[in-house]
Amino acid sequence: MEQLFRYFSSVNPLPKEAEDAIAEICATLSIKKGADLQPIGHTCRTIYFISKGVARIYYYKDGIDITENFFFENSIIARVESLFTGKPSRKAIQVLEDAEIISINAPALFRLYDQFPSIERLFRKIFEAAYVDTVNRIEGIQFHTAEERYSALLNEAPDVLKRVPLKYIASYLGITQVSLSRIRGMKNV
Amino acid sequence: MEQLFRYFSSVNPLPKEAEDAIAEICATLSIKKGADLQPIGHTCRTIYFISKGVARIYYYKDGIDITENFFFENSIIARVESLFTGKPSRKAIQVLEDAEIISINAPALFRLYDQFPSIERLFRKIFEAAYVDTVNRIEGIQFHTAEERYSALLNEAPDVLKRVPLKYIASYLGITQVSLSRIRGMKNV
DNA sequence: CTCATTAATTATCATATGATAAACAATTAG
DNA sequence: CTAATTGTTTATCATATGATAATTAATGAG
Repeated sequence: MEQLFRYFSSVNPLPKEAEDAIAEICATLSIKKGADLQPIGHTCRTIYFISKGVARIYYYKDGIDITENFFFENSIIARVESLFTGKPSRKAIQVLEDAEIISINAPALFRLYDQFPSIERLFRKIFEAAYVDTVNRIEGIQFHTAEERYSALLNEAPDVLKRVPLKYIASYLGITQVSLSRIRGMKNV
Repeated sequence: MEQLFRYFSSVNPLPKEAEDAIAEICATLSIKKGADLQPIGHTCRTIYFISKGVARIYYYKDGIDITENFFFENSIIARVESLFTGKPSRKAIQVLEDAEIISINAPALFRLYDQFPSIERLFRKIFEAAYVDTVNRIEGIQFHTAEERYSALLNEAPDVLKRVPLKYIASYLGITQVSLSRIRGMKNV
């Protein structure tokens, strides 16, 4: 829990009362490798913080498992396309290593926005940063070859390669697992 | 200017004083077709609202003009990857038809956030919605063929096809202009 | 209105990636 | 520890899209 508030402080410091109010709407969870945090099809009403472990957001496209994104320690995960629209999510969050997660009740959090502008500001900044990452990612996807995207991931997020099975990385990069394997093979010649 | 506040009301209603405060940091601009709103390389300190016209965000990748996104009447444009990070933007905003634009001084706006939580909330919601659009777009880019992306655009945003030159649409779809032309040709057989 | 410029199309060829199948490696359950 | 399952690699073939060049169409300046 201190870890969560350390992270929050780094984004936007909160007065003590705001932290206490948040603490009341949080719960800590221990999740086993491979488990889903929430099923596909329900509206997202929880924001998660990863204290320990790795997770991914994924969904099915034509029956095929697609990874939208990976998340590591000290980051916030939410299926924003559901959280911010109130529509059911077609996506799920899966834990890829045994993990310690803090869940934050989103409707309760949004009510706290009225009471504590500093909390609203905190989450505004968190999601603005996530938005920027997403905008930058489109550029990466759209105008690089699969090999360039793999190399970029290797440079910018070697952790992903170390901690995540390749089959999940392939769809994240927008290619098939077989293509990813071929690309890796070429680099080792 | 009423148009701007009508738009704001639809997202998050503001008290009169908040509207007045915003009005003071806005300016209206008439921009000629083809002109850039701001040069590449400067940090983005302005948020724009389109009262009339069409605009696009674009940048150069290896010397080639790439369109990141299109914007029509009653929408907010900003180069968020610069606005939210304070880094110089590699992107520019260009007007594609003679346009009426309202510019909002962003640093001044951010100062108003302290004074008017309703303004902070308004822009939080605006950018949350834009974030959701961007997340959804990644899905579209990553797992559809060029032809599917073209068809989707044709269905979901026929205005783009009517009002924007194809050469800009091609890079938005992540393909060359020649490929786009080929795809269009196939559909007409 | 005419000419020059820019945009769009069409054609040809090269190539990266997908689809499928099979082999090999690693992990997990019992 | 073993067997079964899951993950990864390799190989072959098909195809969508890129690159380039040439042609046609549309736009805009004078």
